[in-house]
Amino acid sequence: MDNPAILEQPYITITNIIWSFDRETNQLQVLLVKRASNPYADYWALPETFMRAQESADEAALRLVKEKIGLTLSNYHTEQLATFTHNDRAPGERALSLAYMTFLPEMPPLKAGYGALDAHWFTFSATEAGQFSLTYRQLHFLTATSHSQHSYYKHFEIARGRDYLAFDHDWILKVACQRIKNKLNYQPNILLVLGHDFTLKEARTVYAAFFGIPVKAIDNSNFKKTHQHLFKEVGTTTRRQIGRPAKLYKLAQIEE
Amino acid sequence: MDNPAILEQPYITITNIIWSFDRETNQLQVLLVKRASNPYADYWALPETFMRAQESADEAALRLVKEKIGLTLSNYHTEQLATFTHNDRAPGERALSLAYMTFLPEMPPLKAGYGALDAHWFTFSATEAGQFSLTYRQLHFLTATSHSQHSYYKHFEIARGRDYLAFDHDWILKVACQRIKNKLNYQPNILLVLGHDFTLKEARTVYAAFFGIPVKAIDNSNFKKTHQHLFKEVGTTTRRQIGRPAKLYKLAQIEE
DNA sequence: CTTATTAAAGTACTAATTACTTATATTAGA
DNA sequence: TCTAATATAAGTAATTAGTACTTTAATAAG
Repeated sequence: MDNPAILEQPYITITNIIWSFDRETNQLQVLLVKRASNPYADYWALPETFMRAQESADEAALRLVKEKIGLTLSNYHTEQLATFTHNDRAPGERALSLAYMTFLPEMPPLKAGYGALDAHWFTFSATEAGQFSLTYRQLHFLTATSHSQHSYYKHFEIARGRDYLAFDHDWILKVACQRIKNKLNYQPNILLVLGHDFTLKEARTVYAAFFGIPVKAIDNSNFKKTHQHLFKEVGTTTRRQIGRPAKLYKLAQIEE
Repeated sequence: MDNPAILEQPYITITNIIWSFDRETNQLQVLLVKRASNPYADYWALPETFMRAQESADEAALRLVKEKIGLTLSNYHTEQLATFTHNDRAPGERALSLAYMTFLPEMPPLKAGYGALDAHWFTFSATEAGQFSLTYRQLHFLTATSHSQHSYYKHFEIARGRDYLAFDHDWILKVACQRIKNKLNYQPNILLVLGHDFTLKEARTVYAAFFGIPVKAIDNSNFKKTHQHLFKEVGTTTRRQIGRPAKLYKLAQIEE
């Protein structure tokens, strides 16, 4: 094998797209951190870390999750997305990025962690054309002016196409979207953001988010017929709410 | 970002699964090299190289192709497969492997290249269960014994499950098979081994190889109906052969 | 007990897939 | 040149899967 002196050994970065689901708003969430240092200081970015000597990339990706949300979670699923290697993807340095995705079964509070000024869940929404946006709502309570006793939402919007995200992270997210959409009909691991089991409506909500259409646009009965082979009935929801209780399903995991 | 001293910077290896198609035997081919040095000296392996400072991984993968087959080819397609990072995948050292696949439109003669004692095209065949084997036929002409003026085939067979391939290359190949099979119904780039255009029968031959079934088991008429949206008619074959001439198709490339 | 609500279950229609048959374009040989 | 053999295109009927829509069932609230 050719073994040239490797003059500039690149940084090996693990980038993890951490997905979750907000059960109050029924919206998909992506974890972003505000970078503390250069390059791209103050930019929102996907969580990243350097790989350590004794760990595999998968372990490093999980370490990122633990760092941001603590060790309380036991139930998560991580899979590899792709590796990004273009030599101009980081300014002034050579950095490979091994990108992963983690699907969290809940939406825990966040810690900024090392190298980050801030960390937040951003609401993910896609358009029918395959574009997406990430929005972070910060609630502000005003004091005694015209908006007194009201609240308003301050929106930070990160749209693909503008370079609001650090590095090539908008591109990485686009690849992630495409991968998830492609797998929706044979291995919809994204549904793990719903936890161990889920109702068909919850599943349709996630699907609709990626197609950029309202949940209503996916018929429940037909969705069941076409996706039943992917799901396994595990009971009925015990949530006390108006209307007939929904059945619960889990993923009938397909081996890769 | 946390930046611990990276004590043991791992080797960054590019591994390329180079596919082609033998038009004489109508069989899929995979390029393997016999390793010259440790680890795994004398073992058959997928072609590998170290990434260089100024190139991206994609470029390194293409460099491997050029090294094995020369610069004569202009028409090839390379895509990323996955990255393999387990810390025990190479004995006594830490080596990441960024795995790629290249689909060559012909089956050119090979050069061993740096670090290799030998290089050969191995015939790929899969079973219905998803297993596969790689076989290399070396033609021997005997001299004046009982087999005089006859030839026989000496088979070197590399079966998955036995560790005949270096490193985790049998596993990498298994991942490759699965990926190709998954994409067969929406982005069958593997058909690029057939060149710019191909007949439906040739396409069915490639599909059949991955399903481990005979070509006859795939009905031409039905195959056309179900895959027509992936292909674009580009004319009729000019090859002089018995029977009605087949139409030629090319891939109607779907953007990823 | 009734109504509103939610989701499951069913139904009729349409599109896609499958198994099979027929038609067509070519070469080889009488 | 005519016929047989061959290879592939093209067509057909039956089945299966997918879609739009309707009905039934289970629950909470009043």
